Amino acid sequence: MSRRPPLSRPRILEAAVAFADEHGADALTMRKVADALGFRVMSLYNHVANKNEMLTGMVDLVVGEIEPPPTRGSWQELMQASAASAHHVLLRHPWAASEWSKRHPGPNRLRYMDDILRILTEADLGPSIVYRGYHAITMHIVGFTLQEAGFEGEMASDFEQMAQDFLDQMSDQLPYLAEHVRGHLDPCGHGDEFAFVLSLILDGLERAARPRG
Amino acid sequence: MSRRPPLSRPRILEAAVAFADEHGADALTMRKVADALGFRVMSLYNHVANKNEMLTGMVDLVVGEIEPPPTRGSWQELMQASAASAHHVLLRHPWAASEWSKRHPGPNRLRYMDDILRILTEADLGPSIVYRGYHAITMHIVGFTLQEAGFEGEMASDFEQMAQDFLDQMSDQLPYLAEHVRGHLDPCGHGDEFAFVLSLILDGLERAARPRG
DNA sequence: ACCTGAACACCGTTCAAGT
DNA sequence: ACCTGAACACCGTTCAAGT
Repeated sequence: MSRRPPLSRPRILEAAVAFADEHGADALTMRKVADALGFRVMSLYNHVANKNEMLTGMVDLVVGEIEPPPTRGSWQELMQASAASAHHVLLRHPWAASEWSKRHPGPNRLRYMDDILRILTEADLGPSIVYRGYHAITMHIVGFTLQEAGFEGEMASDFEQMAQDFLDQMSDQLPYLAEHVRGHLDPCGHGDEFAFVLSLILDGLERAARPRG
Repeated sequence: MSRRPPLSRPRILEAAVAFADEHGADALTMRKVADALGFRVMSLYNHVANKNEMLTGMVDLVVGEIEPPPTRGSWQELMQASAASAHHVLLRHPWAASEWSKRHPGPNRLRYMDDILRILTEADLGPSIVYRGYHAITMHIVGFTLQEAGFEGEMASDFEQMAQDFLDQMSDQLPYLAEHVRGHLDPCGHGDEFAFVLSLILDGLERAARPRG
């Protein structure tokens, strides 16, 4: 707990990410970040333009944690591996999926985008499938994690209680939803849903590019 | 422009949605909503618990605009129609996709969830595919629109300029990304990407449920 | 060059007072 | 029952002053 190593942009972003990880993005405040570092608010502005730019930097820092894709394997394997790493990173930083789509890409994200596009291009799927596939895949990675994070953030411990109340009151009016909620309460899981849905997309792209694959 | 019809919860939510549509969710303020209605801030609190609860109500109001699924057609057709309506609604309210995943479902959203699950259940895909398919589909609808909204919000008019600058500076370091950006600049579009990716998911679900379909 | 105190315009929300 | 003024604790950010 050594207080006051010197202030710097990386140290600020690091502390801000840690704070958001623990307390959520809504609670993130310039003053709180400064407190966590042992400085006063205004000191931050010597290294960061403003809160918005700080958040952009935070997202790019998080993107930097994603493992680069492996060098060997089928294009689906490369993509699954890269997506799994991105998924893990975004689950570690539950606020980041929501910010991802709101901000300009920084250097790490540009690098990441290029990696994904390289895999697709070298898979020889044709320019149109590469173009659309890229959007489908990034949408899945961010969108799916966003849904998971929102789900866990909101509910977590009291989900079971809420679900029970819902089942008691609404089962007859919304029977299909009731059945789905029972699925969520089922302790034996449904396997890796993230990878499952991604495989639907990847297989679909492969089939669209090479109908007689 | 008749000022001051009486205040009420629906009128507040309506005004708040209109304000967020025009100025974005970040600019939304209790004081601004009150101003737009011709009242003072504190009057709002007689009809809404607080800003958070107001936002939850706003999302549910928007979900209420989604058309119920048609009554006839293949399950894929029903799903495509329902998803297209949801997509249009979320594009009309670009802030809503981002809030969707952060808030508890209200009555309209519970109804909507039940509709989606009914389509899947009656398609006879089996409980496991229904469960996972539901998550895949809602993830697509919200996630894809979120990406579109973020894209248009951030850039819009100056996107072409930014893209040109990027191409001039970075083409050699990030060649695959550069090619993708050229695709975005291409005036002849790439068709309905939203429906294309959804069809990948729907076909994949069908195939997973009935391998010899 | 980096840190900071004081100040400004703005938040969401509470409470007590009006009608 | 519904509206509101004053007040509180908190924001992000500017500016001028310190070292």
